[in-house]
Amino acid sequence: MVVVDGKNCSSVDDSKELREEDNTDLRRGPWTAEEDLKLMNYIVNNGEGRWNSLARCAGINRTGKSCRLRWLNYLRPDVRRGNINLEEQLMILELHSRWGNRWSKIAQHLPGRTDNEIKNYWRTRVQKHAKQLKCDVNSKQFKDTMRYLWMPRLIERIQASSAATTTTTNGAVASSRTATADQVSLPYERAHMMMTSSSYTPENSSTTGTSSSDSFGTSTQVSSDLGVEYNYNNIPVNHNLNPDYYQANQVGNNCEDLTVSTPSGYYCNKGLDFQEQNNVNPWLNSGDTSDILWNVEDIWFLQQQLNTM
DNA sequence: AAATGAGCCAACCGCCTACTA
DNA sequence: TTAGTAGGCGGTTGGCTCATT
Repeated sequence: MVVVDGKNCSSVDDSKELREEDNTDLRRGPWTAEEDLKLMNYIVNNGEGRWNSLARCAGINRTGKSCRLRWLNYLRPDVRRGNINLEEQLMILELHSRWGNRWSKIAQHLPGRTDNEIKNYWRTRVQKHAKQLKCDVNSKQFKDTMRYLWMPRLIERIQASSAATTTTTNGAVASSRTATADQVSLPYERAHMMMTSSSYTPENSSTTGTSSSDSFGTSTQVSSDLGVEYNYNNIPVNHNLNPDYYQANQVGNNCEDLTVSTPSGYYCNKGLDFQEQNNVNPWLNSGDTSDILWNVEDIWFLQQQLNTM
């Protein structure tokens, strides 16, 4: 038995008496630097798990749940915070269209990102756009907008930034964040085509503005799977991904494993491996880019389109 | 300069499942 | 087999920061 801060630290499970005693006057709210330090030191020396006894043994006057959350969402060394980049945005949109609010599952495919952060991103950014478009975030219209406009735009911008990086790397031309039209905004003609032309076939977007289907899954030319074909205007087509790829490759929340198991091949094929985006490409990592996906005119245009659906 | 509102995010809550004695 | 507990997950909230009035 170990005694820390005057409390029993049995290596076996807690006694009920001890738990009840410790549940009094437990701290809540923001963590202090001292608490963080205690938690980190304890986990470094003893490993994680058994959170209730961990909290007691580490001399932290909080619930085990609170300690676990603090570690997973904040203190863990491989956790990445802030600046969700373009690839990550695309991944979140794609995986959410596939799995819905399965934040933990989605987070497994975003190295270093926590379910909490992804959930917050979705609620604050994505739902904000839905609000701007005056439609429900779960509505078919908004999902269509994400799939056929937002995600292709993300892919365009990823490609554009990749090309800019390549150019810079070659030393020929200095890249600029405002260098290309694609980086600035999606041309209206293209956006309009997406929503109205025959190449934007899916059942839901005829030029008459009627919607004839209630399922993305039945889409014949554009689907939501990661093996998706965005078959318009040079959006890359990838035939290689097995729809079951993700299930087959799910792993735990280990950064190294995630780097391997995420569909990085999908991006690697375009020179956009996660390793690169994390460390090399300043464009991809520079600031929050989500808000510039939409400008006022985009919102206006999309509202017009949605009104005709 | 102060008041107000919106956005963001860390942390909590409650439910569910898996595990263990 | 069952009751108790820990851990995991998604939903929600509270407080901080910053912009606007």
